[in-house]
Amino acid sequence: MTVIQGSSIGEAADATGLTEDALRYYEREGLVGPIARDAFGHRRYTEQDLAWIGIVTCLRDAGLGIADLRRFTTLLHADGEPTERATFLLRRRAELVRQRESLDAAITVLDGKIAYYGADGA
Amino acid sequence: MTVIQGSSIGEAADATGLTEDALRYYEREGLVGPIARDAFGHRRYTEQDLAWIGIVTCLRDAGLGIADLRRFTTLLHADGEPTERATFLLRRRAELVRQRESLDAAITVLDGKIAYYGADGA
DNA sequence: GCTTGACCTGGAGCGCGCTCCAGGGTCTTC
DNA sequence: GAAGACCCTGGAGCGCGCTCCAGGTCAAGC
Repeated sequence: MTVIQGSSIGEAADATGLTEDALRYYEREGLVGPIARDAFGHRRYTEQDLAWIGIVTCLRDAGLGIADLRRFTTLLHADGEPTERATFLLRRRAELVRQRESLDAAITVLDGKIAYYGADGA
Repeated sequence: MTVIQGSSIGEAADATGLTEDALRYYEREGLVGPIARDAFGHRRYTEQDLAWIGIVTCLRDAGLGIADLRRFTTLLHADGEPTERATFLLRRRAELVRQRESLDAAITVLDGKIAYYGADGA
């Protein structure tokens, strides 16, 4: 008996909240490692794949671009000088912190307007 | 004597950090009120215009889209039911807060990786 | 054996937010 | 009066991040 392992792309889409197209796109762009294929050439996602996709999705949601994530992926997958990796990680982190400051500023602006106009619409 | 008031588009660009093209685009899109013109049809930005552009820029940096900002602008400029305005403001605020949570999650992920690989690259 | 359904590939298309460009005008400086 | 700086308009172009589509393979169910 041949046990089929891992998830199909449809299942992976359900599990991650991404579309199948986005999953294929991420693979083409090198954001997720090459996904294993079954006898028919269909993708089979392992638990590890799904976990990694979760990380990628989290960083995407925070605004990191595709190029950054490709870099992130290749740097964390074995190659890449450790120093380069560390600088990269710290730089992105700093950017995210800056972004959070923008966000806080914007929230403050909205709060000002809300206070001015009255949150109850009065 | 005719005193020329306000800033030219070039000065406004310098002051706001936007490009002249972006300023014209924002006006076309209704994100900044119609800007006054001098005798030659050249734009003259008042201090109020610049202040408003500052607010718009702040919200743009936080990720609000052009359509949202147009809505924001028209809602805050006289018309617009107060209730509608309040809901709009509160809804956007909630979105920004959610966005900050994404950001925090992403920072945590990066921190995990940084801790794992060692921030010093060792 | 024919439909249905899940998947494949390669490539075109799209919405957003600008950015760039052609073609033209006015004012100042040499 | 020629050159250069600054501005105008309308419209095309662009990079990003998908999304959609055509055309095809394979497997299971009726």
